[in-house]
Amino acid sequence: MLEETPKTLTIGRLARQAAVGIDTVRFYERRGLLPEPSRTAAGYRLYADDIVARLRFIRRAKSLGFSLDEIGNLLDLHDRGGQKSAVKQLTQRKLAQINAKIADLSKIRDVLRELESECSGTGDIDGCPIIETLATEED
Amino acid sequence: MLEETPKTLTIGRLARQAAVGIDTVRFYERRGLLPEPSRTAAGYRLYADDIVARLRFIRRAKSLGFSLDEIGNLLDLHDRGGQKSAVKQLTQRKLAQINAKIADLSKIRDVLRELESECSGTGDIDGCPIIETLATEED
DNA sequence: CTTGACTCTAGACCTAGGTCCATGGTTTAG
DNA sequence: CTAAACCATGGACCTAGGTCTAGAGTCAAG
Repeated sequence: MLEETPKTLTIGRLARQAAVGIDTVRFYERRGLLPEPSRTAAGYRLYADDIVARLRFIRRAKSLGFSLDEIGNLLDLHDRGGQKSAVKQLTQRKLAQINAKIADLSKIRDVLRELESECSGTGDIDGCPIIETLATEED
Repeated sequence: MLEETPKTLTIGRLARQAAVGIDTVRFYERRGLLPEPSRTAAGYRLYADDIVARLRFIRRAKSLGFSLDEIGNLLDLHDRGGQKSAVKQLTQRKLAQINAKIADLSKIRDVLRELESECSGTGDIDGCPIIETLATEED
């Protein structure tokens, strides 16, 4: 039991397998999202295969709108055997943020739609309701 | 006719009236969103009252999601007597971008909702569906 | 043995939209 | 007259998430 995962990946191969840039791997390491890897005699980083999953996790969480700091929290919880409830909480907080963002954008969309529909689209710019409205409207 | 608008505003008063920072005014000037103002003998910037509306326009357009470059385009159209159709086009393009953004966020929201509902929120993190899904899922 | 691909480091650079700083001149209220 | 408040400039700094560079060492194929 407890056999060590073989470390066979150089940074370039790891980066290719996880579809990120080499610099990004080093950047994540500096940010504390990836553990400091072991090194060859010449100082080359050497990774175990399971780091690929960790990188993919980061990529996926990022695409869901988590910041690197938040991803760091999630990874810490994972590494240090946290509680599911903490993960769920982070997820819910992010969900709330995303809902708020959608609501904001929807309001903006409504305003733009109205401006657009008020603009004839012909003639020169004097009296263009889009320009006028934006220039005169209060806060 | 053709009386000059009196120039009575120093940069600080302009900034207060438009509710932006002094540095922001100078920054917009560098970015070409505000014309170079006349100066007093001592080199102080001196603005006509109508620049307040221009600054408010910038603020409002920004709050609707236009970038400073786009706002620059809008202002150029205004200043050089462009066509309404050009303004309308910019508005429509922005509307499309915002719709796309809302669609993206909605997809993200759906994924997060699903992850959230799959997580019992109790127990330790092993087998947490949020972590697991994010770690294993393909692109 | 040499060439090309790979890796190392520290630190500069990028976008966007500002914000802050140091240093020094100007104006205004009391 | 003097202190507070204002203004000028150029350039550094900030967030977020990387990306790129220079200069040097290493490794694998032919």
